[in-house]
Amino acid sequence: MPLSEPAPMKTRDRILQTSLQLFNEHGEPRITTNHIADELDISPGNLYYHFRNKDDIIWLLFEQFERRMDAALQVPERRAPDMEDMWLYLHLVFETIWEYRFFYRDLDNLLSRNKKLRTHFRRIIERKVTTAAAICQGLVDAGVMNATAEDIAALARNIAVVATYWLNFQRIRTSAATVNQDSDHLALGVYQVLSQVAPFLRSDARQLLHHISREYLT
Amino acid sequence: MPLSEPAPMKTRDRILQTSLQLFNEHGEPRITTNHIADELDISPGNLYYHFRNKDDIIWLLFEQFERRMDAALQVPERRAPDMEDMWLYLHLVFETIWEYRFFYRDLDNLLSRNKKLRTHFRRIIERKVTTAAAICQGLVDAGVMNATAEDIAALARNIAVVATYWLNFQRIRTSAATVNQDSDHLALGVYQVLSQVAPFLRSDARQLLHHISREYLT
DNA sequence: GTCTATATAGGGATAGAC
DNA sequence: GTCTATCCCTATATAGAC
Repeated sequence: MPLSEPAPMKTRDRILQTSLQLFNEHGEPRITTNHIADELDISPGNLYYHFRNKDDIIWLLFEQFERRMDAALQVPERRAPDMEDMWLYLHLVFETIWEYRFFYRDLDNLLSRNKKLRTHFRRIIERKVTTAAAICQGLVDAGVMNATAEDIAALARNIAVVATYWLNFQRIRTSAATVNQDSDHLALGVYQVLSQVAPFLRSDARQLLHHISREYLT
Repeated sequence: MPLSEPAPMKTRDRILQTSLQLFNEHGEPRITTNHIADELDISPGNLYYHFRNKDDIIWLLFEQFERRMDAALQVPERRAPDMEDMWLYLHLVFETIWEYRFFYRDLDNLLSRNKKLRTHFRRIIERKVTTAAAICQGLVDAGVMNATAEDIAALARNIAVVATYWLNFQRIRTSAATVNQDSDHLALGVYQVLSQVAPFLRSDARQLLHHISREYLT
């Protein structure tokens, strides 16, 4: 294989890539297998040579997403994270959601017609909640945060809700055109999540967070 | 018309009622006009005598929902609400969402195929945000709450996100069977929203909120 | 107002040639 | 691996009789 040209992408991978792009842009329910084939200038028959059915494509995209999200939710273990760690960490989570945002747009539909998807997605949600709780507990142990166990439990659930649905929320509020300026929306989501944590922080940590927000927002 | 028997419901109203019930239970995309007609033991043709199309049914249900939600979002003007007011107020919002929950399950789908729906729903969301901000500002003015304008802005957005998506979130987490114990889920949603406000409250108001939560949860 | 019958359209998926 | 042709099914919606 000549090194001068990059190897052309295999059809199977092109189908996955294009499906993801179309799903994200228009929503999965409105993209048919024919649309995908059209966009790629291949025949529907060819598409079905590579994939059993539409759900098969969706499942493979989900596996990509799951690997990415599992990696993103990896907690840095060595030490209690500082505010900047938290910001970057959350931003990674939001980026992952953004890249596979079509799952979030039609969650109910997708999960109710595919049991395996449902089980796996639920695991991701639970992991969001427990990871958020673990980080908060770490901050408490490090003396940076002041919260009871009950506070942390409720806070972790709310963090997960906002992290999960922020992009949907913004999508409703802003016109479709505006939504496509990615980075702003992600940063604002990170800000929203961290502003839930802020009131529990010790004064100096809260100041630092305030400072970081100003830096990263616009 | 004899008073001894209640007037039988008009077919048109029965269609609306049954549609709402089926949409809520199974999700709007999976309920066809034929399903609705079947459930009512009428013919599809009859259904189309009463409604131009499926979107027409959905729009009329939305109008009901909008009236209910507009009423629920009415702020009690006379005085700064106490914690129990807040609890009951929020519970009313959650009850309204619960009764028309199918809209929330497939929001993206519904809003992107119907512009009028999109405009009106967006108005409701904006109203949620501004109402939440107004109430918080009222609490600050009354000396019950301690928060900057920036705090309130972020808090109001987060309140709206949790109020909007809490039921969806719980639906993913718990098995379908569990979800149908209405009241628990609503109360927990109210709790989640108010726990966002709690850390900004003066100590005595926070205690009161804590107390009320214990009373209403389970 | 209600029914039966049917038109229309589109999406998912397969068969078989190349 | 890829294409063409086609089948099947389901959903929306209408026509016309009663």
